[in-house]
Amino acid sequence: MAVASEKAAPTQRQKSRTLVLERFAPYRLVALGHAISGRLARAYADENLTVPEWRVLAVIAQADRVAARDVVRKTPMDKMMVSRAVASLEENGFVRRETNARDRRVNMLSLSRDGRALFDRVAALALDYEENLLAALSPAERAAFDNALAKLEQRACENDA
Amino acid sequence: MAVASEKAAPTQRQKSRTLVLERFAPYRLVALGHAISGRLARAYADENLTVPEWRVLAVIAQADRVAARDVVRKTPMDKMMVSRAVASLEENGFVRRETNARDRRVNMLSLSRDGRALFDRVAALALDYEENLLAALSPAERAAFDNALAKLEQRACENDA
DNA sequence: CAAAATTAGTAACATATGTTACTAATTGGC
DNA sequence: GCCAATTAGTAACATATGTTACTAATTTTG
Repeated sequence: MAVASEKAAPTQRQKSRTLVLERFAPYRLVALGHAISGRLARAYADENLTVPEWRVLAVIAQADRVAARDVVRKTPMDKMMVSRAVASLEENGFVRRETNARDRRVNMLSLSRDGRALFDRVAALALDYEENLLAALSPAERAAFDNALAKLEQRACENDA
Repeated sequence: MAVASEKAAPTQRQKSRTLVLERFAPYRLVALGHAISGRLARAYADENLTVPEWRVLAVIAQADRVAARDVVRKTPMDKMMVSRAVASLEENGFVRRETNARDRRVNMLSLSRDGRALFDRVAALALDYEENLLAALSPAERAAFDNALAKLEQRACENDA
């Protein structure tokens, strides 16, 4: 098996079958996500928005009118989380909820005027942050990153089965 | 400012200054991280390991002997989280903890024989998973991804200030 | 078309994570 | 050397998230 000495290859070659956190892709992704998420959260902390609330707001904003269960499908949140976020958003007057006439189990969601304004405000901050972050990459790097991300997203879904 | 009409460019050109979750990099990163993390968690759920415990285990494994506070520095966990994870790992006989003689505030951590065995088992699964995930990328894509990740990590740290 | 199975949503509980405030140990200023 | 400031770690509390089990509405199936 030629395991030999730990530092066999001079330039730290070898597809090291040794787990080192800083080189372990899943860990790096999660850690980066965590850092970014925390930073972004500050952007909407001033608005008293939690992460799930912000996500729900964003999904409604881009769909205009959407069933709560579809928010669940489109995001990495379970239905309880969505339920809570919607309840809070409604309570604060940002979201309107009406039961669908065809199927009275489902809640149809839409933004109030305030909700739309809130979304616009936070979205502006979020886009600024994204821009600032991605400024670390050249256009080519950015494209490559985007491409890789897309493939990994797909892969991650696939073996969800 | 030439904001013009929302759909000015025909082919959906424009660095669309509209926030759409699926195209919003921070969101994509977090969502992907979440999916991956969940999947990996299954790998060590059989071993009754939580995520923080697994991270602590991994850090100790690669350092051999390390102060608890350094685990905090090297991971996206706060000291309370580390404290709890260590307590649990110790209780289960995977980690040994001794107070440093020089500075009796700090806890020095190391793996027991069982802890090392546990790490080896889980690390093997984790590496398998990583391999499977990254198989979605060609070597070139993988390198590009790695590069982008590194730059983003740095960027995310920087504007932490 | 009635009983069984499924679905959307929520309440009530269990667990996990974040926050604040404390103790003990050490370091730095003077 | 001694007192203020800092640091490592934890306990106790607050909040957030996950889980289970329920209700009501709908769909399926025989």
